[in-house]
This record gives sequence, C-alpha cells and structure tokens, in this order.
Amino acid sequence: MQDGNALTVSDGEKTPGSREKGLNRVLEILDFLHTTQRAIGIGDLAKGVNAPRSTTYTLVRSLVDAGLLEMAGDGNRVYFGKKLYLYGMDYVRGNDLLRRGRQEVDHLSRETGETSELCMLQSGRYTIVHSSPGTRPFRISSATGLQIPLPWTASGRLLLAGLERVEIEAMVSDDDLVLPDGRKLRLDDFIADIAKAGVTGYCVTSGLVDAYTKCLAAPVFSAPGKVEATMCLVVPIDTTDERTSSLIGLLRDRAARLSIAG
Amino acid sequence: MQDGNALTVSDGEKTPGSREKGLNRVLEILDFLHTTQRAIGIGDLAKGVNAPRSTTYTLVRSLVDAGLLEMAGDGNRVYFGKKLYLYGMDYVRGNDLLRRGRQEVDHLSRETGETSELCMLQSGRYTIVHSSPGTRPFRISSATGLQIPLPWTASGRLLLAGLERVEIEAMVSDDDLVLPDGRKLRLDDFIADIAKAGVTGYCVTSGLVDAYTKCLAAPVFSAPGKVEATMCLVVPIDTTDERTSSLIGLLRDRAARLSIAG
DNA sequence: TACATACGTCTCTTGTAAGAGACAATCACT
DNA sequence: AGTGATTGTCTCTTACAAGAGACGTATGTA
Repeated sequence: MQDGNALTVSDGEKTPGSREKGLNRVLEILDFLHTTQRAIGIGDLAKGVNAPRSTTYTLVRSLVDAGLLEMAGDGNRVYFGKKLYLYGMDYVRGNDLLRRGRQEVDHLSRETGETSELCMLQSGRYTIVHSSPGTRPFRISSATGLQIPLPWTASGRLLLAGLERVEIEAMVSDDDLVLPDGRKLRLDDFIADIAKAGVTGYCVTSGLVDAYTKCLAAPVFSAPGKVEATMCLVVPIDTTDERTSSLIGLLRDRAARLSIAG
Repeated sequence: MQDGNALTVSDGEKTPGSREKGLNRVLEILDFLHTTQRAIGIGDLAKGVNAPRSTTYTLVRSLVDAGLLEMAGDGNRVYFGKKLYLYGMDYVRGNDLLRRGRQEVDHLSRETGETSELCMLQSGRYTIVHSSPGTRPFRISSATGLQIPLPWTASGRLLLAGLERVEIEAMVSDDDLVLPDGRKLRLDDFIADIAKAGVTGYCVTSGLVDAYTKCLAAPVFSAPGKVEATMCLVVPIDTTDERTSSLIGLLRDRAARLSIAG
C-alpha cells in the first residue's frame, strides 16, 4: 500500500492516519451542519468533515433513513431532520431551567426592549442557548447555539466563577484570548475578572465582541456556588450608567428567580 | 470451529445472530429515550434496546462526551443533551413551515380554546410535531413527537392523500388498523376515506382514538397536491355540527395560509 | 453474615464496517 | 463534441469496534 495516505493536508487534525469510527464521523457531520447553518451537498459535507466520500454517503443515508437528517428541497443537499427537532423538544421538556429560562428571556427582552440571552457552558464552550431580539432598530442578534470564546463575554466570566485556575486554563485556549479586533487579553486579567464577577454576582463588559455594545450578565445557580447558566442583556455601549445599573438590577432579580431554591 | 450456527439464544429478536452496527445502536438508544420520555439508567437502557451492556456503556460515553446525551441529576441516568436541543433549533430555523406552523397552532388554540396540533409524516408514521393544549378542563394533550398509527386519525387520512394504493399499503401495517378499543378498520374503507379527504380538503373523525373526542384536520400543501403537514383540532365529540363546521372553516383557512403559495 | 442484583471497568476475539478507488451518469462550460 | 468537475453506486480489504464475559465494588434484603 505505498506510502498511502500521503500528505493528508492535515488541517491540524490529530489522526495518526487510519480509520475513524463511524459514530465519530456522524458527530462531526452534525457539528458541521450546525456551524454551516444550512443544507449542504453530500460531497461538500465529506470535504467539510474531511471524510471519504463513500463513507459519507453511507452515513448520510443511515441518518436520513433514521430521520436525523433530511434531504433538502432541491434533492441533493442535507440538513437536520425532524427527529432532531423532536429530541430537542424532549430535552426542553425534561429541563426545567431551560424551559423557564426561555420564558424569562423572552419576557425580559419584551420588558426592556433590549436583546436578551440565556447562556450556558456546552462542553467547555460558551453557548447562547436562547436569545430574544429586542426592539432596537439595530439589533445584534447572535444565533441560538452560537459558540463564542469565553473571554469575549460577560457571561463567560460568570460561568467560570468558582472554578480552579487550572480548570479555567484548560478551557481557554490562547486563541480565545484574542478579541475580534485583534487585541489580546492577558490570562491573568481574565482570571481576575472571573474572581471579581464571582464576588459581585454580575458582570459587565464593554466593547469586547464589537465596539458598539455592552454586555450585562447575571448568574443562574443550580446549587449554591454552582453557576449553571447566565442571563444577559446586550445593550448599546452608550447606555447611561443609570439605565445600565437599573438593568443590572432587573437582570439579577430575574436570574435569581431562575436559580434553584431562589 | 464446531458446527457454527450455535443456537443463538435469540430472545425473540430477528437478528441472525451477529453484531450490530454502533450507529444503529445509537439510533435505537435515541428512539428509546424518546419513548420513555425520561432519564434512564444505563443498565436499563441496554435492556431496553436489547444491546450488550459493555457496548451500551461505550456508546453512551461517546454520546455524553459529544453532548448529545447528558447524565441526569442523580448521576447514573442519561437523557437527551443540550446539543440535541441546539440541533433541533437549527431545524426549526431552517424550516419555514414548522416555524410558521407552530405559531399558527398556538394562535388557533388560543383563539378557539380547543387543543390544536401540527402533524407530519415522520418516516412513514404519523407524528404530532407541535401541539398547544387549549383551555378546556379536560384536555387530551398528546405529547409532541408522539407517533400514532395513521388510520387512527383524521390527519392520517389527509397526509396520505395523493399516494398510490401500494404506497399506502406499504405504510400501514395490519396492527395499525386495529383501534385502541379493539375494533378493526377495513383497509378498503381507510383508502376510501383517504380519497374522500383528498377531494374535500378536510377530514373529520369521531371517537377513533378515544370515545370522547372528534378530530378535525386540514391539509397544508408544500406543492400543489403534495400534503406536507396537517393542522388539526381535537374537540369534544358532542360539539355541535354548527360549531364543528365553523371550526373546520377556520382550520382550512389557517392551513391554506401555511401552504406554499397560499 | 451470607446472598442476590446492579453497577462500572477491563480484556480479548472476530465479524464487519470504514475507506480506497473504480465506474457510469450528469452537469457546466467552452 | 470536448473537457473537467461532481454526483451516486458498487466492490474488496483489513483495521478496528461490537460483543462476551470476567472482575471488583456497591447496593439491598433475608
């Protein structure tokens, strides 16, 4: 078998060079579709997850048959299927925090007119689990499920509160510390922020992800000291201090209401 | 090695006796969790899907690591995970019909006070994709994602409209024709119902799934002649003819609004 | 103290699925 | 028609995962 696999462009992957488990391929496929956020051709999908075409065809067929994926309108593209929606609804039903959190977020954004979000850690990454747009003409609506480096956000600081330094270091890559505009945060500063957020019980960041917004966040506890989620508001950066602190008060109140035994 | 075929204890399963693909096991696991609707121990899960314990442990670990499943509160039970929720939301986002359908259903049930549902074919089975409870004291709320034999429902008759007889026969098993109360429908009658529903553009069934309710349904088209979904109302069986036909009118109107180019 | 049942981890074997690649059929440009 | 890229299907090999089962531990109950 010659020196076979040659090159393997190896975009940084680890694989020593041999076969990959089908289930893992499937998980990659799902994640890939989640990032593309749209139906995609099977060929492109194979490229996207860096899997052999034949394997991809086989797996996709299984998944389509099972209803986890569906062929999209024109006929040779795939995207998520009804079954994933059903499973997702099951998750919501079985998860009090999420169910109530969604309501609170919707309510909060209607009440304040600002974009409001429910955020959680998702396998070590910051994830917007639910968001409600707000009524401003220019709203920065980040899609549900979007994953953002922890250091870029106020919520990230709260979600890590209570963790050991080593745990934090494990979760935050060097790239994560580089903001969208190129500035680089110092890890120590970030860790200091986390500690401070843990003590004060809220967190505000200004102009981190972009230059026009402030992010206000408050923790939701699943147990004393354990931050399970955060609620946050995304407001224009020139929001007055007075309004900001009033919003923070509201936010903390609502987040506390979500907390167990709150 | 010996005479091979070795009995195969075969506890009733069909398999000729050998190994099952991991991905299939996973699909069974997910389906099983969907039917149980609650967190379950890994041992029971293995029993439930009739898989070896060791295999089940391995697969569950992969799925938990990937976030498709989560360990439930007490620590040794599993249920659906956040990631499935995120994928489900992606599905909703990519699916106009579902998104608008959910709204219409919610609105319709608020407006009429009756239980309202959006239904679709899901891999050859009838599925309640979204339902909104209605305001009656005794409401028959079937869970989202519930799968019911096609012949039991009004929606089932509409969803099959336009299909060939052979296709229908393929989708309907003999068991499906037996109603919950033991009565058995004749296949020919069912097919006649389907044809009639296709022509009239709505369908009403009385006392099929249970003795106390009527089911009114109207088709949602994704293309001329192609029924993609149905909206339906579940009302008390003694609803007056007058109110029934007024509800049907409303229902057909809303369903038409959902249809493409409607 | 025994006895039974459940849990979680590990080892080893072998059936089988992941993968390479060939193939015909479209499609999209010249 | 000519060229190249892409699509869906199929075959064959072998690396590897599915599965059987043993093990140690943690329950519960007579």
